[in-house]
Amino acid sequence: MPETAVRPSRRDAVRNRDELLSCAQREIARDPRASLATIARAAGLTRRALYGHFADRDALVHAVIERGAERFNAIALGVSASEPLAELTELTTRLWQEASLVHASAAIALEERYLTLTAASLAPVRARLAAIVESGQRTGRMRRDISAATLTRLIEETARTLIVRWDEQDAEATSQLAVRAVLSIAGLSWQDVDARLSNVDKGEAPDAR
Amino acid sequence: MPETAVRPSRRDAVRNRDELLSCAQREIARDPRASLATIARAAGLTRRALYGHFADRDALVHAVIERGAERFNAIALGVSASEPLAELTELTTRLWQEASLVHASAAIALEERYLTLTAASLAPVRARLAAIVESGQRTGRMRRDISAATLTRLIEETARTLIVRWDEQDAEATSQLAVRAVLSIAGLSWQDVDARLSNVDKGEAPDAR
DNA sequence: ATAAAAGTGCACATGAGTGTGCACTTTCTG
DNA sequence: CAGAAAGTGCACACTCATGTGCACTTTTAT
Repeated sequence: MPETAVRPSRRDAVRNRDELLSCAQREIARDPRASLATIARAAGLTRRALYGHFADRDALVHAVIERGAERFNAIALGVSASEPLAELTELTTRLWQEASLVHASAAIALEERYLTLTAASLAPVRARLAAIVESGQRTGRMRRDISAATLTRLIEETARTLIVRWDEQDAEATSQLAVRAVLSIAGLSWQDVDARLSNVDKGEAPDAR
Repeated sequence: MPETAVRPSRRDAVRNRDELLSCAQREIARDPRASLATIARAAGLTRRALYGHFADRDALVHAVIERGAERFNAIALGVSASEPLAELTELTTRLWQEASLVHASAAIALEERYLTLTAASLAPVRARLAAIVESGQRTGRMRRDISAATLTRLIEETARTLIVRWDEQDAEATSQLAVRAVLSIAGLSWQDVDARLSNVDKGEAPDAR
C-alpha cells in the first residue's frame, strides 16, 4: 500500500502502477473481461505483483474508470464557444483525442456492475453537454421535437457509438464523421452540417471563440 | 437428437426446445455470458436437459442467432415504399416490433467469436438498407457528404444504439425516437423529420405504398 | 398399457480465473 | 553500502461454468 507506507514512494513503483492502469485500460477496451494475468503481463509484471498495487479486480477497474473520467471531464469543462453548435462540434472533436481512453471506459460501462460508478464519474461531461443542448434549443439552433434530456442522451449515445463501434484506423476521418453524426442528431440538415465543416477545413472556425 | 430419432417428434419436446431458444434469447440479451444453468432454469428445465437439445453452448447461441436473423431478414425484405425515406422509416419501425429479438442479437454481436456468423446472418437486412441508401442518395433525398457504405453503416449503428442502449419502457416513444434519429442521420433537418412524422400521426402515410 | 422419448438428479472431470501466503531475489533510495 | 520496497515464483484454496455418464422417473404417442 504505497499510500500509507513509511517511505511512501519509489519511482519505478509509481511508473508500474501507471503502466498497469494504461494496460488495463487498453486490454479492457479490447475485452471487458480481460484477465488480470493478461493485464499484468501487458504491463511487464506478474499477476502477483498487480495485487501489490490494487486490492482486487474491482479496485483496478475502479481506478481505470476514475482516471479516464478525470481526463475528459477536464476537457468538457474547458470547451467554450459563443454558440452552442460550435461548442458541440468542439466538444466532440476534443473528446476524440482521448479516443482510446473513452474506448476503455465505454467498454467498461457495458458491465452492469460499473454502470453507476461510470455514470457518476461522467456527471460533469453530461452536465456540460446538457447546458449546451439547453442553450441550443433556447436559441433555436437545435431541434425542438425532442426534449432536452432525451436529446442530450441521444447525442451522447451517438458519439459513444462512433467511438466504440468504429474501426480506429483513420482517426481523422472518423472524428469528422462523429461530428457530422452529432450535428445531424442535433437537428441540422446535412447541407448545414457540411457547410459548417467546410468552413473549418478552410481554417476558418465556424464561430470564433 | 430429435432429428434422427426413430420416432421423431413429441410435442412437449418441441415446445421445450422453443422455450429454450426464447429464454436464451432473452437472457443473453440481458447478459451475453448468461450461464446455461440460468437459461435452462428460465425455461423451466434442468441444465442437463438442455444438453439433450443442443450439443453445447455454441450450438445454442448459433440457433438463437439464426432464429433471430431469419425473422428480421424476412421483415427487411418485406418492406417497400415508393420513396427511400419512407422505406427507411418503415424499416426502422418494423424492426422495432422485434425489439427483444434484435436486442439479443445485438448483445451477442458484441462477442468477438460470433461476429462473423452474425454479420453473415444479417446480410439480407444490410443489403436492403444499402439499396435504400443508394437510391436515397441518387434521388437527392439523403445526404451526400458521406459515402453510401459509411452512411449505411452509420444508420445501422444508430438504430442499433437506440435498440441496445435505451430503456425498453415506453416502446412506442422509443420507436418514434429511433425513426427521428435515423432520419436525422440520413441528412434531414429536424423540421423535415418532424413534418414527416406528423403526417404519420394524422393517419396519413408520408408516402403511399 | 407399454415402450421409447424426454427430463431429473446426482456425480465427476476439466478448465479458467481470482485472491492469498511465503520464501526468495532484484532494485531503488537515502 | 544497507535496508526497505517492489517484484518473482510457486503453491494453495476457492468459485463458477462447461460437458458428460448413469440410474432413475415422468410423459407421450401408439
